[in-house]
Amino acid sequence: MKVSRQQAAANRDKVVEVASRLFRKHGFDGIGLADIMKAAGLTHGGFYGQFGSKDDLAAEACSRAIRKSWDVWVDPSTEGGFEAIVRNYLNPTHRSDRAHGCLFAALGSDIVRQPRSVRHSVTEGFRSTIDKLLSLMPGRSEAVRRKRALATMTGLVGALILSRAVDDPNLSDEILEAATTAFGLPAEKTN
Amino acid sequence: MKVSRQQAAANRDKVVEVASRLFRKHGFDGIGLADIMKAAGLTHGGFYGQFGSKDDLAAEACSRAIRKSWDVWVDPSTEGGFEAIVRNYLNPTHRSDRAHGCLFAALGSDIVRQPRSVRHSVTEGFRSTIDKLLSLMPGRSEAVRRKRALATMTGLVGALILSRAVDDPNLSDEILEAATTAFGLPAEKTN
DNA sequence: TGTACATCAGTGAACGCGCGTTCACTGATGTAC
DNA sequence: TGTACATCAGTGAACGCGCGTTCACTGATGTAC
Repeated sequence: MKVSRQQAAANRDKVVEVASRLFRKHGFDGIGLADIMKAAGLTHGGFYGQFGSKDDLAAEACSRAIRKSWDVWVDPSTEGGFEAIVRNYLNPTHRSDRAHGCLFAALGSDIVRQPRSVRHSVTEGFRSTIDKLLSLMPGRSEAVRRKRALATMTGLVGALILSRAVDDPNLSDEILEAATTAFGLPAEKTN
Repeated sequence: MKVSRQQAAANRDKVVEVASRLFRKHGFDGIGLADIMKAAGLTHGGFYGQFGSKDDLAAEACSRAIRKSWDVWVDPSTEGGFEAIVRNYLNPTHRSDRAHGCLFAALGSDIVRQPRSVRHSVTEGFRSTIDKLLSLMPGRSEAVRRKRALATMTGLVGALILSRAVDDPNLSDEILEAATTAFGLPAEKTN
């Protein structure tokens, strides 16, 4: 049942992609290797031919999730810079689609308990996210823009996490609206 | 090995208290009932005499954690209102003490994956936290103060989560400082 | 107040399941000639 | 270009461990008289 190297590389990539979605949806402990491999169209026995451990996969999956999800909630073709970012992020669509959304919001409070490799990969992803956000930020000096990018990111992540945690849809909407307003944006009908 | 009703009630309470710490420290899936019971000075066999399931304990532990931790990072004797809250919350001490800190920051992104009972208990705790925060908030109308309380809470939680997630102490400090500044407070040496 | 007995909080062993990991095997790929 | 063989991606069964949950049992508590 050997497969071409090209196919093997594609399979490996598929596993990482699937894992990046399933980890965000179910949490690191909420999904098993067998289910991840099955979702990638493979059997779980072959996992250790491609990865060293579940943790190694998690580190790669986090890195990928951070890289790819940027394009989801910060559509590069959308004009509007800062305002567009906030509105795309603090959005019911993003709230209800953990699997494709921001990793920091999906797994944020779990990162600190993950092994070194995962924390490091997330940290590097955070750095590059801040760098990208910084470049879209208003502000005189780079230091100011960086500070604003950091504060923006923390505000966005906190609001999305809490809007998901809460079991009352009205309170959840209220959280998103309050956060949007706090960024200086009018509380438009964002739906 | 029966024990007086008073002692039994004290034991039960101890289990909830210990669980509220261990869940915050290790996550819902990162700590087992046997370890929780042992930390409370009991054996795990007796657990189901006092609780219906691990999830039931989690719901009670969350409720307790939210109720008690308010006093830790919002010392009622401290004057200064809003500023004191922000500084106490966005503090290296709070960052490094998950076990006694804010539950929303310790377990935030996991709440959405928990059973109904846990989510509900957390939601009620969030409501009462917002109500308390609201009363300490500057602002004309109650609606404005409530909106500000919500935005403050999301900003604080997001900043603390990310400052913990990141594996670089400098970046972690930078996050706390940027968030503090964003609340309109000068970036004092808070250590 | 004292005695006899039922209650029931807590003990410790066991069960069963899921999950990360290992392993012998398969058979198509890719290389050596 | 064709053939023979070594490689190795993927399969499927099995292992071992931890954990939530159950259960028969213990013996101090608390109640009935």
